[in-house]
Amino acid sequence: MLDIKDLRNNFEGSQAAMARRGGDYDLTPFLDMDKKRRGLILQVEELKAKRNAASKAGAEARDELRELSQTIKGLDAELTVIEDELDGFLLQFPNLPSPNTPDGKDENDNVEIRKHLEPTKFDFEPVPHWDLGKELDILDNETAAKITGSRFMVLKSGGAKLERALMNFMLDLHTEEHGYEVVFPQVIAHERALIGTGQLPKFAEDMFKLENTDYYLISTSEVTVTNIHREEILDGAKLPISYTAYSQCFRKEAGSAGRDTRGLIRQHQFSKVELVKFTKPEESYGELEKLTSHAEQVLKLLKLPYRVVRLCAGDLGFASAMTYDIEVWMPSYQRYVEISSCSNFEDFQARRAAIRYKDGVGEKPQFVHTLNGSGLALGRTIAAIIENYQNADGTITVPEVLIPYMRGVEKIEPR
RNA sequence: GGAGGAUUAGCGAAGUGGCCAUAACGCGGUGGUCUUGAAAACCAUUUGGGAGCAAUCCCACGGGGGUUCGAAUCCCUCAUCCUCCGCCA
Repeated sequence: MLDIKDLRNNFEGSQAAMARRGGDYDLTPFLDMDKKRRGLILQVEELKAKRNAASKAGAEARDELRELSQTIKGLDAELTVIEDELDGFLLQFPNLPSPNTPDGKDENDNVEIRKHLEPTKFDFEPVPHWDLGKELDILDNETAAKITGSRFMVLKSGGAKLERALMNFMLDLHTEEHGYEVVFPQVIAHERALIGTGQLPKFAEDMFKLENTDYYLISTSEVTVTNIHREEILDGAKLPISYTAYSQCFRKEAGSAGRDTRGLIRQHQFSKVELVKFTKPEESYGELEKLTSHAEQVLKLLKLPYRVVRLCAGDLGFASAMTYDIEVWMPSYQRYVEISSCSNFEDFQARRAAIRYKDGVGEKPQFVHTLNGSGLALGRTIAAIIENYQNADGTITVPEVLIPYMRGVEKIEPR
């Protein structure tokens, strides 16, 4: 959520920053709501002071107090209405892009920052992972469709083994080499948790809601992990706090009918290892660089070609101030495909979720900055391995670093 | 799902309609006195939000609502925890 004081003090600047996202975000109504709210507060507090003084003095003059109380009640109700209105209004607005986020309209204006390895070359015609996976009987979308519907996948045998291997490889790397604490979070979250991280109220149609409850299936473990510290005041000396988590993620993909319909690229259910950080404001951009490099390290060790792009303002996610996307080379698409998105939300989520820190007794609590990134999305990683590591004879070489996690299996072969 | 009990500061806990919320009392934390140093003892200090240039004022006793001139206290409702019963991996 945007900061009321910042908005008040730098309204023009906020409007201008908001405009960089494109879309029609008009903050103008804020000015009147804010003015009305402050006027009411002034009025109601003066009357309450009067009532408190009279009440302390004794129980005389009850008739006049009765009238005063009625007035206060009325004004309080009015104040509640305007505050709810203001909250509801501000919850609709995305974060302001950081000055580091470049101008631009859509993904075509994203800026390439760096590249690792060249796109994989083959001396035969490479096969898309959905065909090869079916051939090897490690990916089975038809059975998944029978059980549920489209955009689901049953991983079998070597495919299931890859999933388990990747999960442990990534979690071990992030905990042992990168200093993250591992957590295993719920995949069902209350709607207030989703408001905290910014999925709600705007994007309800992207998520699966559980009938007759206020619960949703999470679209990313960012939700449950970031909300670990909801409504807490953290000890400044303990920051930054870094968590990594493995979870299933659920997305309706309502707006992407017909896109990436085959294979593991776009599923209603997929798994992801997530990286989440809570930092002091002055450290957040340094920590974003680290977090991004931690996600990249997974691809480096898997020896998969990738590039890093900085998202332009028009392509930025709702809650983010700045984002790096990591894109892996996908031979079937003949282009780079997003496999991780690493963002600094600054204090946008922290304000919604009331996550603060304090340096010592008597210091004023401040909002932390929250960051997260995929480290990595497992489905797309499996797809990238199948495609980039495929051999002319229809087998898949297991990346060296995964062999111990595969209990010595070096090749995925027809069964 | 049923019955009963609970929720007050970092923790324990007192308070049953105004004299009780920067909230008694105890523990813990922090600073100090004393001491060669430490312990003990003693003294002080120790929640957050909002409005205002400021002085200062307002709000918060698990959340929300109600009764009342006035609510931690009475009523309704929701959440969470504990005990027992039922069910269950």
